[in-house]
Amino acid sequence: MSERAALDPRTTAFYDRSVHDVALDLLGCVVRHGLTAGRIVETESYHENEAACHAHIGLTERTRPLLGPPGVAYVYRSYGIHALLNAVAEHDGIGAAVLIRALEPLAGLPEMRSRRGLDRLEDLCSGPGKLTQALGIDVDLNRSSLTCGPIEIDPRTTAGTPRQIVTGPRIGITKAAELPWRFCDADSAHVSRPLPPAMRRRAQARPAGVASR
DNA sequence: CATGGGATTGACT
DNA sequence: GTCAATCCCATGC
Repeated sequence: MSERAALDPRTTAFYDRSVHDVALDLLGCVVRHGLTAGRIVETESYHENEAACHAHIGLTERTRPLLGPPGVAYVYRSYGIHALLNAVAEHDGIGAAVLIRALEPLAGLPEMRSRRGLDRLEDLCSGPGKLTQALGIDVDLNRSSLTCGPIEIDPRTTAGTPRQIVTGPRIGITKAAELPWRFCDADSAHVSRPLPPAMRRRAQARPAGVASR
């Protein structure tokens, strides 16, 4: 049962791999910013070879961080309102990133509640725009290092490792919507959208591994 | 330089 | 279920 030692998300080597592997391995890891921290329970992967990825159009001022070295934050403004946090992955020169879509709040709950203006734990970080607001992450942190801070990502603990991971189509996109590149901790109450009931049943029925759809 | 479209959220019917 | 808010950036005239 010798399991290969997991890569550490505090090293660039962690991000210098297939964006899908990075998306899966980020589940259970802990994002920290200032006093706040949360456990990643939902991710999506984006790659320049498909149309939903910003880097699909090639190198522009906006996509420069995506095409740059791995282990860097790509933070952009969505719908003019929200900041969305991504971890840049794959080799320098390849545009790929993991969107952090939801966290289980762990630390700095008063700050999170104050920034969100909401009390319920499930309302604090259960969406890509919500979690950046809760953690105080804005677009000024675009291009900042994830291995040196100010945003840090800690390895998952044994207890924090998802028991069951469920995959499905990505949320809120119109292009390349058929690709099953959304990854969720099946047991978490903090995902951005509830998993389809049929999928939940199937996920629970399975002993281990990744359920599809 | 004008325009249109979002990797969303919260309020409302 | 529908819909507006609001800004960045890519595209096209």
